[in-house]
Amino acid sequence: MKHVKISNNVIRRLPRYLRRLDELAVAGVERISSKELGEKMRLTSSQIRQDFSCFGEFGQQGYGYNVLGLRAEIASILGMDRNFTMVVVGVGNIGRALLESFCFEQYGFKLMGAFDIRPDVVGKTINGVEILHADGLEELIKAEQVDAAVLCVQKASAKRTANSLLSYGIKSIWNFTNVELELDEEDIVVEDIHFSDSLLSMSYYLAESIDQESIRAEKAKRLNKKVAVKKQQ
Amino acid sequence: MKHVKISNNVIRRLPRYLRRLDELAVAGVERISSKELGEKMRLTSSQIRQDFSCFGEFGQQGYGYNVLGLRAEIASILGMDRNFTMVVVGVGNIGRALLESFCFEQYGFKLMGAFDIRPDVVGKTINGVEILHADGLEELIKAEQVDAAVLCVQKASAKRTANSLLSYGIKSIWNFTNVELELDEEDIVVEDIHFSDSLLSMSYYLAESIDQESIRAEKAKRLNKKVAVKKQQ
DNA sequence: TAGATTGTTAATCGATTAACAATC
DNA sequence: TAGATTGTTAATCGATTAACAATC
Repeated sequence: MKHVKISNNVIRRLPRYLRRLDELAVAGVERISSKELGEKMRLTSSQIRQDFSCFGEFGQQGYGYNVLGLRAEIASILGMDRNFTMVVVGVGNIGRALLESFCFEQYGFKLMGAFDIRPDVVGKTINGVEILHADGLEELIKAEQVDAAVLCVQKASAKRTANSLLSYGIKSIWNFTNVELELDEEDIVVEDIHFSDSLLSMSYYLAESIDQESIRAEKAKRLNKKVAVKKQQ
Repeated sequence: MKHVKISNNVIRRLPRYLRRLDELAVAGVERISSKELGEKMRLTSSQIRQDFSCFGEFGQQGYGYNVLGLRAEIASILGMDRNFTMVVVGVGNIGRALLESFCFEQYGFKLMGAFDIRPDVVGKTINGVEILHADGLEELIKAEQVDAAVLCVQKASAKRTANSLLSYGIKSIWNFTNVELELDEEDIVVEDIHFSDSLLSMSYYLAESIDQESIRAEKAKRLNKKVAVKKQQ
């Protein structure tokens, strides 16, 4: 597969396609055209065909795409069949929530362990996973060549912990700490989940939506007045 | 303020600017140029000046930007001073984690209540917030004109709950359910936090990074062989 | 075969970067 | 004043959309 550099925008759409195709599969749909899929996802059919064509030819003229086949291709592109391994580092509120309800396996990640340093947490078991002391992180990561870490420690120790993880050989960090990690290493993959950034973007659009609504209301009011005046005449 | 339509890319960068300016303020930095800020954030100075100029003239030639002043402008653009109100709907693992550790007030959102329907959850108090029965949602939202809801219910009830919230007058949904809501209403603001999408994007880049690493290793190996052969000659 | 729909090339649109006059 | 740095216009780059020949 000759990979010209794929744009980030395309990559970010792939998981959405996957989700949609899963829904279609559950609903028993066997094939779908780029036109139909585009209507469902509010994308143009052109964009969908362009996106897929970055990776190969998954469709068939006059027919469209086979739902299960396409789903499998995308899953493979995303690396879901690579048996990546992962550890959870920091079992506070968010770490615990992920352990309790996030299905790592479903996305191709095998959970190898969860770690913390607080005595009231270490030793407990959550959803079948025993919380170990972080002293054991280095050994596990090196022994099992763990690929990725979910970073859920407190802000204050985020950068330090991240750098330790790198030095143990972790290749990728899923970062829930709301800290910009700024790591020295070049080829480390960091994926941030910044709750606050998401909320603030929403806040902007909410403010805009309210402003536009009141502009509309204002216009309608003035229009009504005019109508009223006309009626009086 | 004459708002030409601001692109989504710009909006998504604003919270990052805010975070960075907060860090600078804490570090006691008073002024910063677009050049310096750009280096810190890995953006071009051009882009930074373009971004800000969408909203007004916040800098001063020959000087740069005042950190606190710029911070305040961005906070205001994001609507952080609008006293938005919010409810948490669904207090499972993720809802609880947010109640326990997410600082809504810091981002300008006032938490008006948390709701669930499960008898083992309703009546409990988390971080000073009493969990109420969802039967009370309609009354509270209408009485207090609540602006936004954090949607943390289970997948199966996500769409139904979202539609109820809309019918009660909610204007915005922060969606943690990992379901594409597809609401009928036009002017509702939805902001998704899709953990799985984020993880799968990371998975793609991790796979790519591993592949590239092994290509590099392969090349180095072949090079070494050549060198060894030369040395033998 | 006729109709449908792909994969791909070309055209358009929008976002980023570069350049520079204005000015603090 | 001289140096620095903005805000903005123009140039470039990249992403999306449109069009269409290929083909199932």
